[in-house]
Amino acid sequence: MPPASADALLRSRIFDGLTDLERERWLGESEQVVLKRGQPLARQGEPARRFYLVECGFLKLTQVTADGDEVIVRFVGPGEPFGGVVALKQADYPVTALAVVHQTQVRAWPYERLAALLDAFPQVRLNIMREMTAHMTDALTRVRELTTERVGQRLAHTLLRLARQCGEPTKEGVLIAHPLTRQELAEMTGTTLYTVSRTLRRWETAGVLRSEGRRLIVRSTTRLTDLAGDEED
Amino acid sequence: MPPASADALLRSRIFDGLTDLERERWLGESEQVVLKRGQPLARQGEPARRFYLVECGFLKLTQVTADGDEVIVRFVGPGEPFGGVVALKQADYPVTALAVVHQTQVRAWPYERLAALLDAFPQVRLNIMREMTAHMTDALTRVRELTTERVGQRLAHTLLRLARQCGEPTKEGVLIAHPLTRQELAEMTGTTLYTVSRTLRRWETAGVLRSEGRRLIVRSTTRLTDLAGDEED
DNA sequence: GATCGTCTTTGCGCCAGCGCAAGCCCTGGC
DNA sequence: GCCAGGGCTTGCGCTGGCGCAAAGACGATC
Repeated sequence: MPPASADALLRSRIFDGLTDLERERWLGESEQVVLKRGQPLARQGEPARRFYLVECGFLKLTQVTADGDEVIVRFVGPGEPFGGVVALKQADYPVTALAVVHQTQVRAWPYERLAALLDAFPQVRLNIMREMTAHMTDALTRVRELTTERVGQRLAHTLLRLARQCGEPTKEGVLIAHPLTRQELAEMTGTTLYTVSRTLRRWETAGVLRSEGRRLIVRSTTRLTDLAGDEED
Repeated sequence: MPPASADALLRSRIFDGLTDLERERWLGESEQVVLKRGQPLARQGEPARRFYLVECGFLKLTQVTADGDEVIVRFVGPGEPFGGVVALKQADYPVTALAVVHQTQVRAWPYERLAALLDAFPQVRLNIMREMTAHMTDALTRVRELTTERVGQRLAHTLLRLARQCGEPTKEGVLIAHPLTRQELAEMTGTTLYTVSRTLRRWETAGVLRSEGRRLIVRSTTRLTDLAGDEED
């Protein structure tokens, strides 16, 4: 077991309130899954049979409409759960989960095994619920941003959220830990890839951030926060 | 106890899987609250101490930002719960709940009494969770609509949702059971009251719906569904 | 290291929807 | 029955952001 990645699992907030030994017990009952870039872990509408925890890499959760429009719900990184809906009842996955980096590793618990573990550790069920309500609040925040803010502010908020969720501090600033296309940022912000490109460029020349290929580095979180709040951009 | 309104409580989906006697037992342990139009039941950020079920009337749930922007989360009608977050853990209400019709009646269960009841009837906890995940899906649907649809389509979808959730069949069509201002529809749809006014007017002259004061009647659900799907309006 | 496909940038024209302003219509209070 | 205030409608001008098109940059693959 590679120690670095198992570490993220052991520290997962899903296991809050459990001893190290109890956490090991959970991991002992999990199955390991490795995904290639672009490979689906679960598809929207499928019956939810497994609960997952990301070990390393990233998943992209999307919702697709009947007529093909896609929306990015969020990204799931190391230590974060996917498929919490399984803990409730036999239901369907509400979103599709795709690996966005090569060699994404996840742990899986089949429904029956999870049910037994949750009965033994009821605290974990509460933790899963807590996570789900946090995502609920998140979704409402996005609705609010979409209805009250301009594109620039929304993009700034999106970047700040990404930096908070999966940012790695570097000398130059906060690096967003997974590759992101303009198209993906557009889907997360509710705009087009053209507008994202233009806006990022403006911010890059202003020195707020740096875009190098598909890597983004936020150089000044405070200035980005200003952009997220201000009426102007 | 007025039979008509208690009926909505007894039939509430929150009590799915319980016998009539068990439902009566729950109601027996509730407190009754009566609200005037505009009176708050709970405020965003307050510690969540009580779980509620609407008996008659309607609540409007809103989220307000630091700088005063308001978003309507949803309306809560007879038989529907509010404050499900209490069932999880001692947490804060994520939204503000206001009565939108005069003499709105709700039943309240204080935290301790609810906890005891949920331990006795674990099925109800699952039902509350089910309700919460449904709202989660709802929020994601709104995000998708806001990012991929034009104003006309979003407004049509909003009206269809309202009709489904709290519509009363009449000779002429489906009546939306609570008063709605143009401003409120605008907040739910992510547009301005002007655009709502213009769009509704166009649809009214086309015979799709009728707007009489603050009452809305959807005369043709199928034509409204077309408008929700089509690229044109 | 050449090729191909994917992603990005940017010029340009266009229009959906915004928001002010002004006047109208209800509705509820006295 | 009258008045006041909140909500509704609609004309009008303006602009933020869309989206096509074309050219460039990058990065995987053999």
